[in-house]
Amino acid sequence: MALSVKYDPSQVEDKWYSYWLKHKLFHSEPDEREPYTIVIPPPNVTGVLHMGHMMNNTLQDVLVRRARMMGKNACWVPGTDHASIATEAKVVAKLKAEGINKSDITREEFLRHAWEWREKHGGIILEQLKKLGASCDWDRTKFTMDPALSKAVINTFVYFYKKGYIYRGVRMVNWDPEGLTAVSDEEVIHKETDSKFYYLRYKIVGPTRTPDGKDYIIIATTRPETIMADAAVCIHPEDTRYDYLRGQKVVIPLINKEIPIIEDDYVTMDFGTGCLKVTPAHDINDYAIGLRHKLPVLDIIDEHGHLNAKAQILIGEDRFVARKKIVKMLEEAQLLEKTEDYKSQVGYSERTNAVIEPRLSMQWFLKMEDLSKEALRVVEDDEVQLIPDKFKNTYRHWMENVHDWCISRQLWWGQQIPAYYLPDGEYVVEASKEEALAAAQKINPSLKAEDLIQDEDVLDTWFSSWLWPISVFDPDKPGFPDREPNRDLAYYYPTNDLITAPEILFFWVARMIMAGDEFCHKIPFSHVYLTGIVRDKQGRKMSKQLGNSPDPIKLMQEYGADGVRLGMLLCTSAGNDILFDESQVEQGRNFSNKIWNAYRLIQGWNVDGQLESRAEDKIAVEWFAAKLNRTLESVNDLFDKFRISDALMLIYKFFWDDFCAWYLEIIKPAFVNGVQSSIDKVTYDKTISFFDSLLKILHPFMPFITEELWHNIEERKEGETIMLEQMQKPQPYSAELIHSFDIAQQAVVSVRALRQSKNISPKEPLALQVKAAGYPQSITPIIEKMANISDVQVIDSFDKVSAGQSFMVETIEFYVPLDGKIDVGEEVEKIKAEIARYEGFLKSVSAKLSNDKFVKNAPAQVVDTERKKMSDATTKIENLQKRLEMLS
RNA sequence: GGGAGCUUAGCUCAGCUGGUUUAGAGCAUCUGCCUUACAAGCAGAGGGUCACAGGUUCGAAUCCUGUAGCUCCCACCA
Repeated sequence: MALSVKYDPSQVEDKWYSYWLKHKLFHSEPDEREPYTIVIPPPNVTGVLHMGHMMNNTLQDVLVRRARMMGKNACWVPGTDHASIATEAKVVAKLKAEGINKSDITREEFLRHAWEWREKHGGIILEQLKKLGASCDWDRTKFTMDPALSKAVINTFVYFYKKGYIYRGVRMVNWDPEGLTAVSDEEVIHKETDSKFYYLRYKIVGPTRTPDGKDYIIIATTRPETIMADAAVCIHPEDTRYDYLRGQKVVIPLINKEIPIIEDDYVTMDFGTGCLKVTPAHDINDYAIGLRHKLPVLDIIDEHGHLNAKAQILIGEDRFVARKKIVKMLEEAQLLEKTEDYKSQVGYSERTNAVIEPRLSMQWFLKMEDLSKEALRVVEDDEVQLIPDKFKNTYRHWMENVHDWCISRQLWWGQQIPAYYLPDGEYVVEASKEEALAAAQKINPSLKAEDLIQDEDVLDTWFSSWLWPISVFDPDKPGFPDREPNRDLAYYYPTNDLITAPEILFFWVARMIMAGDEFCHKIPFSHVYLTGIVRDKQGRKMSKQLGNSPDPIKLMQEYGADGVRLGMLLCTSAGNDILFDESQVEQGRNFSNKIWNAYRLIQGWNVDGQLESRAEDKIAVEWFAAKLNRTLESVNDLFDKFRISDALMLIYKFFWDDFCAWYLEIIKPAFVNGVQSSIDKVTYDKTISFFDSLLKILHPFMPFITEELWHNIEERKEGETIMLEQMQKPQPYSAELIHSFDIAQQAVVSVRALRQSKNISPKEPLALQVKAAGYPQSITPIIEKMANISDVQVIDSFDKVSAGQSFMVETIEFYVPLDGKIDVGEEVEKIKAEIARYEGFLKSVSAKLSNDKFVKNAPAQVVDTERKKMSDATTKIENLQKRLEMLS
């Protein structure tokens, strides 16, 4: 069968993916082997594959495929996250486009639409992962809102409630007026925003006047639209400038409401005017001051961010419109002293980008204090290893300053909080309505089911994702620390490695550790590999708005999934951002093609069983075997350190340079008089076995092309796959052998460079002389073949020759006679320059060695190396000088 | 404002507890080649005061201090 000149991924990829699926090769069941488990960071069910997913999932697939080939029972559990805010927003938008308002339909109707939407669009991202070659156990696909997983969430809530960790309280929360929900501190992004500082006049009640005789004080604010909710004006207790104000009252501009002057050292004296308006309902700090001073709380902004009736003026206006209008009103009333430009940090909602409004509302919280202690310890003690470990600092900082977790969200899409209100406002928390009724009846026996009203809110999405490594295996476990784990959980948990993004280290990773510790008494994974953010060439984050993210599916169509995987991996070091550029993917495609053509070369050979191996073939085989073992060893080491891209680069060079450029070029049968000669069977079989080893090493990175070629090199039975082949274990090898081959390579490169500089065709055979001292004679056939040398003469000393060129490899001297092809003057200059270079080097080395302190203080080994350097350099200089004499 | 990290070739990055020739790789560049596997290729070459300034040391890209620039995280200065 003739193979095409270029590798065509489209002919191969779908074929093998369906083959893997058909034979259930990704599926795992507990058995006697050691498990290797990864749970996918569940992408949003609404999501579409982007470059970040590509990166993240390629890494996971590499680890899983490699574990499988290392003899482990590998299981990669896929699934999606219900992503309450993001999904609800999409469904709301879709309904709106159909003319339906969320507020006009019931919760049940809305959820029906949402589920319908999920059925239709929910699987897209998982289907896209298949194109990438992801070897997930699709039979285990989970969704965070699967009934069983939702049950786990409810049980967890009930468990922590009964443990006393969950409480309900009025809190100042970050309110998203567009999403109409509270969001956690972590979902608020502070951005420097241009705003204005307004200096307002608050009239003093009574006869008191300022030292310069004015009847008003000046207060600076960025939010003039909230003055109607002011409860006091605050000065610092030690601020003598305002002594006259103590115990006085001032009047809120426009609405003429009297409020007291209070004193609190929260106020910074040298900021603004030193007078702070206190608005407990609309500022987190003011709320705290209000609590200290028992100030009334007046909430004048509604859930949409509009002023309500309590504001008295500008009722119904949006907060930003109101700001503009009130400034105008203040100006007209001559109550605006001045305006300054000001840059301040404003909080924005991560999901909707709306300006966050601090708002008092009733929310559910989970106490974090106790949970976070153990989660911090396991990371400190490296029971969970963060890769790279620089994230330990950030992690510690967060865990030491952890706030209680606001777990309620004012949405419908998600797990509804299992709190049931009694008519009198009391509530019970139970896993089901039946249990809730029973509990309620203990309080009031006359209650009926219809008297109970369930809390409207749902739980934060992370409140389900933090159970993920447990609930995908045993959804009955969360909430029941003492219950026996089921078979899957007992076998697969704890998982091994988690691959995720640093930005969700706290949202997700820390909390999974907490849940794992609480319910399984074991931490859920031992390594957390944190990937960087995929950015474009200019370093900008890839985003839909910028349109700078390539479509991964198109990329895979153009360059092949293997090519894209390689392109991503080549530039990935843990924790560093990835500057993505299509040229990297091109490199990946080119490499696929190289592998393809290497195979084309081998499979085109005629094998002759009678033929003896040539000398160079034998050396090449021995050398490559040694190099293979060394590579296997290094690759193992790099994987242990999670240096995936280094491992890949090593393999890349091993294949391209060592295998193709050297090994294959050496053993390649000659082409004589238009006829391809044959290869001996021993060398051929060895070559096939090397190629087989290479395919296996490459398979975790490039699953498709390696499967294709693995089926080409031998007839395979239906269901057989390279995926389940065992990775070779490195054997001891001769470093000496590799070293002498290295000398041959350097000699060859020198001769080739000489040809290039002297314009001598590679086809023209040359002679080569080498001095016996230090020359490993076994490499002669390699040099002859690869440098096109007619005859390597090993001699004791060079004759005086008229013209030729010499070079050294280490301290071994080589000489190429080049009668009439060389300019003696030029050669002399060259040698002189080289002598000068070595002399400079010698000088620096001898400076070191003549320094007593160095000889005394440096370790003996280092001194020895320096001595060796000196003697080598001296030898080289001597050799060069002799050459010089011969030439003159 | 606090904390962490980064700055090495045109680009992306290695360089682990200071000593392995006068700093490496891949890509890109340049030169010569369409040589019966591959021009998505082959052969060869060039390219760096290791951000800057001090210090410690026999010895610094590597350790310390400061400066500049960049990035990220945290934070309520109205």
